[in-house]
Amino acid sequence: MKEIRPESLRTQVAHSTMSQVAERAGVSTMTVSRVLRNPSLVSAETRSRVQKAVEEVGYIPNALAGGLRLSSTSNLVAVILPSLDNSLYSRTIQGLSDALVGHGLNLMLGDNRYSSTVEERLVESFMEQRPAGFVLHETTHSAKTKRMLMLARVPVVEIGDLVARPIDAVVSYSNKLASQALTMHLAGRGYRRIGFVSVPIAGNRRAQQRREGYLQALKNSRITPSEKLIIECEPGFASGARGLDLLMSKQVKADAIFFAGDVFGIGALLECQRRGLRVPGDIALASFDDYEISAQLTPHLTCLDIPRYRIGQEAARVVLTRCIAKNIGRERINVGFSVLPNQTA
Amino acid sequence: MKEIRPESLRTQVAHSTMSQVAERAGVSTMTVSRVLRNPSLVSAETRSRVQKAVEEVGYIPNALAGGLRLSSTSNLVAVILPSLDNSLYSRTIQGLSDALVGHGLNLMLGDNRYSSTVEERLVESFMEQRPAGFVLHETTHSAKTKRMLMLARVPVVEIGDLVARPIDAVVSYSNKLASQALTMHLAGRGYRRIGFVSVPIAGNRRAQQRREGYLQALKNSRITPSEKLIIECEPGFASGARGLDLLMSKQVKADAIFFAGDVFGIGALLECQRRGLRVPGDIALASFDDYEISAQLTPHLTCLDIPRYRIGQEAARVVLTRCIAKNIGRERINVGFSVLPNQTA
DNA sequence: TATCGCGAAGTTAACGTTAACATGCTAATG
DNA sequence: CATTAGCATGTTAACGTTAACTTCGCGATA
Repeated sequence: MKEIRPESLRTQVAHSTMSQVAERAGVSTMTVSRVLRNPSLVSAETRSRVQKAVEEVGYIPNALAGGLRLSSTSNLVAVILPSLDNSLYSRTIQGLSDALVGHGLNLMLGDNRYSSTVEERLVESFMEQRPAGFVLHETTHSAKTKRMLMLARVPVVEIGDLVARPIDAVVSYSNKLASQALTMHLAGRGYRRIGFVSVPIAGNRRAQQRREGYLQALKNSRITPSEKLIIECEPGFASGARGLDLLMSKQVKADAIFFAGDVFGIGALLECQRRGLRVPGDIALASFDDYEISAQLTPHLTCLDIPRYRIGQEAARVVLTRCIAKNIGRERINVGFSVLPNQTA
Repeated sequence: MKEIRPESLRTQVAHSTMSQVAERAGVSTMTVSRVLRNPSLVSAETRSRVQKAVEEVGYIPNALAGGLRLSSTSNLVAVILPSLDNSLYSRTIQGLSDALVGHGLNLMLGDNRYSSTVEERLVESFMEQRPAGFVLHETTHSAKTKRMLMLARVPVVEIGDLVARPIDAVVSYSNKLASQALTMHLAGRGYRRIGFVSVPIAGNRRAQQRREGYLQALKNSRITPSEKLIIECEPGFASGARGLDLLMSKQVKADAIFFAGDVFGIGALLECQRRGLRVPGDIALASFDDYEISAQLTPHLTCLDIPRYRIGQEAARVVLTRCIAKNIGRERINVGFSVLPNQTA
């Protein structure tokens, strides 16, 4: 785990420099630079000679030198997710990447393992590269993280929840309202003993918001919440089965369950299949995210459709906007959500 | 889609420099540099004064300047995958990231959309950042891509297939042998009409290798291959169902199907559930990758277990090794695979 | 006492690039 | 024919950092 110092990292890198190109083309480095960045300033004849030389030596500009000289940012956008290994986040990364590549920006990626301490280290490490912007899935940050981000005057887009006071910009949906809407949907179908399964809410703002939305919906529907109907499970498929088991027990007897964590819903649905339970006959199921796979299952899960890809796209757009225009004050973009009812529930 | 030129990207970045820290601490920049990189060379008293100043102004080193001065690489490892939105690749990225962060290296990520032309552009774009290494999932590259990578003398790890002659290093498993092993497994169970479903093999080396392995296994088992049993489908769940449909038709009548594409197997299994087909009673199913969800399905799919996470870890290790030691000649690391038979098939 | 060694600092120059300014040339203008 | 405008190119210096060298002072050694 010893940190490798740059000097030991140095491989005998064999990149050619601009002056090598210049020499070969019989011009100054400035002319080479112009050919690459502002070709119209160079005569056609010289231009093609330089281009030939560039090809021949396989010259690739050094972004470290260029970025330094311009005392500008690198062409990197730093993205920090809770985990890299989750298809929800993958959709968002794809959206980001697709929207950024066309503008010459690349992705720098890391995961904070759901910890704001790790996030802090990562922001600092990323900041050394002077990225053009930050995209953070987490919405709670350490004081130092916030300070670093504000001091750097770099575009920051938060995407995990539609927070009221973002550091800079936020592109997301309201976890609370989404959760509330789905719960209302169940209540509207006549269910009264609606269970709620989420990941542990301690230190997890998104999970908290979702629980609040659930409770608000119960209140709106004049249903008294029951502690027994609200449980927390560790992430993973197995937890869906476990949640189902706990909430359908004799003492609790939920008639519907809202799974507010990653793959809980699928896990529960599959458990129903194994047990031969009818959905929604024996138990109604709803879940937070629209999984591609959910559409393949019978019966379909009632679920929330969150535009994960679009969140990435919009976040990229906001970063780009802020790179060009100087700061434009806080920006809050609500991408919304929709409830995808299954045919039967 | 207009490329944003660096000058327009420049936000009024407000990073403090080393000389600001130096001034505040009443020392030269060199002393600040020493405190940060080689603290033992500075007296305890001066050191703490400098550290205080660093804290106060929120100084974060400029990796562009540092990297330039050392004419070394950045602390980035470039990773190019076929697609960002695929949980298979996510596992590998997670493995890479976990193994790299402890060494101060970060991930730069992009997808080539399964195209070597896009890959070429991406390698060039990434190369401008002078990354410490490249990790490429693709194993076929354009001539220019290869040239750029060799010229740069940068560690390159290919991870998509255990190619015989890697550009530099390769960490993978043999798609052909894995495919062969799984087909042999089916043949060993007495199946004779084994269907094979993959993504289109044109221009896709991995798919080609898998088909070859399948054919080799048939040969070994003295089964005559049938054109009708070999089909290509576009990626996605739905293709699993479609493959199943085609191969179980009257004219073809497969008794087992090997799905060699991403999520085909799951799609097919779910289709069986919908149709009420018994697996493996009515049809035996096998698939290439072991998805977490696969373990939740009844019956389980017979599948290949590919150590995706470990591929990431090992690739990171190889990059690190090559950063420290000077080149060590080609390296081929076979992470292997295993066949996970389902209980019944 | 002169010299040496060593720790703790500072000074200089360079990494590769590019903005800003300077130069030299040609063609158009009065 | 002198002047000027404008194009094509070159020169200089700077971006922020750090390796290599230099300087300074102090205690140990001969």
